[in-house]
Order: sequence, then C-alpha cells, then structure tokens
Amino acid sequence: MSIRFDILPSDAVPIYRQIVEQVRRRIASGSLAAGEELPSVRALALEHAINPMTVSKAYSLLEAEGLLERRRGMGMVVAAVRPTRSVAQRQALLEPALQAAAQQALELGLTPAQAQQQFAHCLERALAGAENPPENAP
Amino acid sequence: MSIRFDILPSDAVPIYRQIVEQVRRRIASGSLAAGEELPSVRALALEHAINPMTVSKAYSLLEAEGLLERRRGMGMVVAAVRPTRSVAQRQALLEPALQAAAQQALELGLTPAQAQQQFAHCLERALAGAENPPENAP
Amino acid sequence: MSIRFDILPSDAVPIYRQIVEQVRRRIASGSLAAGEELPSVRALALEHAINPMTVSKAYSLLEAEGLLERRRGMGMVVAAVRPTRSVAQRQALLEPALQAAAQQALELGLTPAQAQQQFAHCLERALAGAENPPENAP
Amino acid sequence: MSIRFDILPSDAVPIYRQIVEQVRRRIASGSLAAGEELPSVRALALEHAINPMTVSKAYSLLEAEGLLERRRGMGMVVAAVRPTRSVAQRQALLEPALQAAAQQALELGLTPAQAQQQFAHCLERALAGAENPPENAP
DNA sequence: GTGGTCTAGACCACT
DNA sequence: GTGGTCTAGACCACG
Repeated sequence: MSIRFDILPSDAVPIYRQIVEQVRRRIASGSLAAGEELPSVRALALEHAINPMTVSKAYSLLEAEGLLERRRGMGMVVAAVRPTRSVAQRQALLEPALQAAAQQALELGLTPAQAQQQFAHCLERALAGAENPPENAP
Repeated sequence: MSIRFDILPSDAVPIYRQIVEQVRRRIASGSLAAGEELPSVRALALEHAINPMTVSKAYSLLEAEGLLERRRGMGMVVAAVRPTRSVAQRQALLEPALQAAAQQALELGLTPAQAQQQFAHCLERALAGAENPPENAP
Repeated sequence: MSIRFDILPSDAVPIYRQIVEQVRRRIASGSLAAGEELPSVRALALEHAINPMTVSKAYSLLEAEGLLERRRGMGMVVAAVRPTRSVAQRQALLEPALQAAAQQALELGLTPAQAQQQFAHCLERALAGAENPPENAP
Repeated sequence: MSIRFDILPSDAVPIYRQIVEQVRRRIASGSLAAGEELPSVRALALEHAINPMTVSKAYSLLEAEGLLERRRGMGMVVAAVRPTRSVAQRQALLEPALQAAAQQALELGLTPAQAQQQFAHCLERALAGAENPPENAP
C-alpha cells in the first residue's frame, strides 16, 4: 500500500478535489516521494466505491500541474522534478485554511487564546487518529 | 453601519453562504444584537457588486432559520429570541474549520508546534484587520 | 458570435484538447481579449453536436491554467491578468509543431528549400481559408 | 548501425507509432535501402529503455504494410519491392504536419513571413542535429 | 494490466 | 440561464 487516501464521499468538497489536495500535500511533505507509484485508477475507485472517472479526473489535474507523470501502460508516478519543500513552503499551503479559521474565530467572539487552545486539541486528536488509523480489522 | 461583511466573490464558498455564515457567527457572538437592523438587500448588493438575488437568498435562509425577522418597511432585523451562545457553543461552530486545518497540517508534515505558531500569526493579523478595516474613503 | 471554434470530432487529437489549444492560441494572439465571454458549455456542445461534459472539461483545464475565469452563474470569461504576448512568446507556442515538421522533412529526404516552399503554400491556403470560412449558407 | 531512431517516450505520439512513421519516411527517402537490416527488437528496446513488445508491435505493423520482411534468423530487412518515392509523394507525407503548423501560426496571429522564418531555423537546427547526433560515447 | 475519451443522463448549486 | 459533479458504461490505445 503506497498511500492511504481519506475520501469522504459526502463531504462538501468534491471527491476529485479531496484526492488532488491530499496528493499535493503529501508530495510537499515528502510522504509521497519522487518516482513513487500511485494506486491505479481502478484500484482506488474500487477501494472507495467511487467512479473510475472521478479518480481519473483528479490524476489528470495533478498531471497538468506537473506533480504526477504518466508512465504509459504503467500508471502514474510522482514527478521527479519536485524537491522536498521547505517548512515555509509547506506553511504557505496551510495558510488559507488557517486564515479562514482565524476569521471565523473572531466573528464568533472567541479570544485568540480560546481559538489556539481549541486548535491544539484538534491537532492532538488528528495526530492520534493518524497513528491509529481506523482499520477494517484492527 | 450595523455590520461589515467580508465578501470574496471568487472564493470557493458561494457568496450567499459567506453571508449566511457570517451572520450566524456574529449573532452567536453577540456582535449582532437582537433587534439590530441589517443592511438592505440593495445596499449590500451594490456595496459588493453582487447580485441582489444572492443577498436575498441569504436573508431568506436566515429568516427560515429563525435568526432574522422581516419587519415590514424596515428590512431585516435580528430576531429577538436568540440569546448569545456560550463559549463552548461558539467553539462548536469553529470546530470544523479547525479540524480541517489540523488534518492538512499533518499531511503537510508540519509539527503541531509549527502549525500552532502559524495559527497565532493568522489570529493576530485577522485581529488587526478587524480593528482597521479597509475603507473606500478613510 | 464571440469566437469560432474549428472542431474536428474525428481528428486524432481529442476534442477537448482542440478547444484548449485553440483558446490558448487565440488568447496569446489577442483575438480573444481579456474579459471577453466564451460561448456557454451548452451552446458550444449543441453547435458542434458534442457532449457538454467534453466542453466543460476543456473549460475547466483552461481555468486551472489561469487563462479563463468562472463568473458564477454567468459563464466563463478570459482572465484579466494576461497581457498580449510578444511575437517571441507566440513563436514559442508554435515551435513544437515546426520542429516535428522539420524532423519529418529531413527524414523524408526533402531539402530545406523544398520543405520551406511547401510550408509557404500551406500558409497561403490556411490564410485563404481563414478569410473565406466555410459557411452553411455561403 | 543501419538506422538511428529518435524516440521520445513521453511524447504525445505513442512510441510504436514513432518507430513506424520514422521507418516509413526513411524508406520513402531511400535512406533505408531495400534489403537493409533493421536493429533487432531486443537491441532497439534496450537502447531506448522501452518495452520489447512495443518495438515488436511497430515491426509487425510495418511487415503487414509490406515495408519490412522477416528473414529467418536475420531479423527484419527492408522489403525489396519498394522503390524510392518521388519528391511529390514524399511531400504528400509531410503535408499534414505542415498544415497543422500553418493553422496554429495563423491562430497565434503570426504573419506568414514570421512563421516561415521560424521554420527555416527549425530546419537548420534539425539538419545540424542529424549531422552531429548525440552519442553516449563520442 | 494501465489510463484516455466520449456519451447519456441525472442531480446539484449558483446567480 | 450558468457551470460542477458524479455515475454507468462503452470503446480505444498503449505496454
């Protein structure tokens, strides 16, 4: 298993975009290394019970973006030209989500301290979840 | 003026929803008090160069939700029945945004400390922006 | 009629890519100006008897590329940020086609003079065709 | 060595077709003479790091077309029955590439003179490249 | 086995 | 009216 995607079919963000963004972030973090193979369109579609075209759309966008390369007859691999990004570059990818959360926090009348404490809890839970991923047979 | 909306027409979240959610949060925080008037559909549409029907749709949803009331000849006002919510209730409204950000941070390979520090900066900037809002005629 | 697409459904190059490339070149040449509206997905699909999703795919790629912008509820327009390109930049877009042709010419044992003369004829014919486009009712 | 193939595995045109078309053109030009041997499937596959089945497919197509013949124990040789074609016949094989380039040039807003000058440069470079082919061990 | 393309049709969301 | 998303299924092309 080269990569585990978290797909939530009923999420507000479309499935193909969930895939695109997860691949983007995992390439940025180096958890997807250059040259690494991605699961085949059909395999990923089967695994998450979604349509192959939905997966294909995501892969095509990532190819157009230069993050993935098509090895004809052999699936998609992470493009070789991407160096692992610096912390600052990775933080830039996180910025929009944090800005949105910050604005919401203030509109809700929460103090920065309250928002930060809550975010710390979210990070702890996410970390715990990542270490103990939900399995079909734990 | 009763309320300043931050409208980003080309944001991923649709305009009417930006309005709905901002009103929800500001009522929850008490920054929009019961009985307070909202800008008229036409005024808000003009100010942000958006379609009046879009504003109208947002107001109608908020009315159906019981957060706003239509006062004949006076436009929409904040409904009287809504008490300001507790900190915990307001944090619940913030939770989804923070969870999404937390998951993204981990996928990017950032440490919780790095993410928290960045969030602190976002809060500072948002706070500064809220106190010195950009004006057309300062 | 804002733009006339030449779509050849049975060409080797896929339909969506014919659209993408024609839009790219016409924006580069300025024949599609910034802010100009493109035909709606449905209109273009009807006109050429192709599936709306095929057109939509082309438009989405051009949006991802930054050449088009979505005006929600109002179709696609040429993005404002693109200045008219220099001759050199437009020639760069033509280069791959010319390089392929040059290599083929040499493999065919044609002299550069023979190939250039033939290309001149092609340009003349293409120019004549562009000035007298085939009409349903000429 | 009887023939140098230019294989670009990540080109839009599939590998087997690159081989087929190059052989076709070089037979038409006489640069591949009747009776001449082609590199073995294995040798060609190794040299360009491509799949032997891909080479085999190209050779089989050329055999079905009557351009190549299978000599037992000797690999493929150019069929004897093909006379070198006239200039006009060879130009006919070049026509599609030139027409595509001509149409693109006009869509890009280039003048015929600009396109022709650029094509002349491409021919020069291609000629230089053919005379001084890149070698692994010069 | 791999991905690509296109179709037909449904449903949703936004303005 | 606009585009977006997804599905189901077909067929093709490549290795």
